Amino acid sequence: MVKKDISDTQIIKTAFKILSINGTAESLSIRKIAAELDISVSTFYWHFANKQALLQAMADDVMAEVLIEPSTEAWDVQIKAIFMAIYQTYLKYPYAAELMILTVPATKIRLRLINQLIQILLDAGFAPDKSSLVIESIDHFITGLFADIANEVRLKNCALTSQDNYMRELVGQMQSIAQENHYDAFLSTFDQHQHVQLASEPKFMLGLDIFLAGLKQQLPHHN
Amino acid sequence: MVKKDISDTQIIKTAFKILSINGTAESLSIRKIAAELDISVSTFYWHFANKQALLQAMADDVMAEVLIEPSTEAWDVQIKAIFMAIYQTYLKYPYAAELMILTVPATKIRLRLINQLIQILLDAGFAPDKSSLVIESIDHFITGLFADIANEVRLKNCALTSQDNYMRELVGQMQSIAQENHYDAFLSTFDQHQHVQLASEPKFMLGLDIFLAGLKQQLPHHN
DNA sequence: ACCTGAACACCGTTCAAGT
DNA sequence: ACCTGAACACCGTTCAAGT
Repeated sequence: MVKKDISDTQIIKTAFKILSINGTAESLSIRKIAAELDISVSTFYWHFANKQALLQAMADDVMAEVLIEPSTEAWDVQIKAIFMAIYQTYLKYPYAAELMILTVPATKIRLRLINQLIQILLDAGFAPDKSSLVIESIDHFITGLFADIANEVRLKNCALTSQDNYMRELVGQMQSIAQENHYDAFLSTFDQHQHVQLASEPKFMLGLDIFLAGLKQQLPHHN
Repeated sequence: MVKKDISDTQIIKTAFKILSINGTAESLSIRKIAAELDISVSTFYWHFANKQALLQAMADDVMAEVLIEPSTEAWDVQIKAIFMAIYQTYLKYPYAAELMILTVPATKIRLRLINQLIQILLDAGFAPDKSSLVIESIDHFITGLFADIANEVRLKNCALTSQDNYMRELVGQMQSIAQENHYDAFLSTFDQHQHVQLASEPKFMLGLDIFLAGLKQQLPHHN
């Protein structure tokens, strides 16, 4: 009927709001956004081509927050700093990793970041193909890590729906199966795995450090 | 009405069939399985508690195919061999990685595998907490890699629906944005990235080797 | 023990129609 | 240029009822 002056930004903002409430990206729906903004579902489609387009815009917004200062440090220090900045942003927005998995880096902001990372490795003397493979590898690692964390957070937080109760039972099952079969190596790490959940920073740092150490070692042989 | 003698195994088999046709896990629905088997949707729920339970069973079936022989080799050779076996299985079933992301390793088969990996690191002299973190890291890496590959395969294969056309456009956008902004480092790796797609084995091996090299280096300082 | 139909509460997307 | 209602073609899950 009347113009409601809904902007793209408003839709994105509402989407983030919904996402931050129940954590996981699958809980975000166009219909919920429409209800929250008190607009018709079809109005959404005037502002965005489809749901994917919205996710792209959201992913871009998240990555825009990653701050990177130019640096003259060694290549591995630079790489580490950038991924730590990405890590910090992912920590702030628990759904960020999921958003990256669901989207494609087809925006200026995200491509600049990738370009920057590859450039650092090129400057360090790595071959082009190797450089991009390495960046992809770290990206896979960090995305996988956060997908895992997001999953675990989902398991802990919501014991509400029957679905999530089922998932909680599964975690209980893990322990009892491990005990029955004497999977002692697994059990020795299980308890702590249950408690140090949110201290994921050492987890991330460790993996990143190991990878960079291995990479450093490879350099003299390949340029 | 009449008994149709539908077994759990039959449902799983049909689910795999549907999954292998259109690749991605989101295309799998209980309603499609029911239609294919010519049973009522509600019949499914007599055989499985819910969709998650089906996915758990499927994930377990996939991992059951990972063959691991006992070995007396060095720890890093053993670890590599196991992850290569996992890699081979994931290659065979393109939806396997997605299945692992969506499920929890709450079964005898999957827990045994994790236990085995941790045990190898414990025997090598790593501390329990570090051992499990390392295994998780590699797991994140491999899962992330395959999620990425699955995504790319999806982009290439299906140019059918409007959704996928939109995604294809995005890939085109990546290139033009990179060109406009002179993201040369990115561009230098883009072309080859487009062609050597399915040769992901070197990609995987490289990442794994780098990680293991870094890990090896850390050992003397930490036990 | 095994299967069904009908219903409930959701989705994303399209499109002719309104102002 | 911006918004709507109604429809289409999907989902997962439940439950009383059938054999």
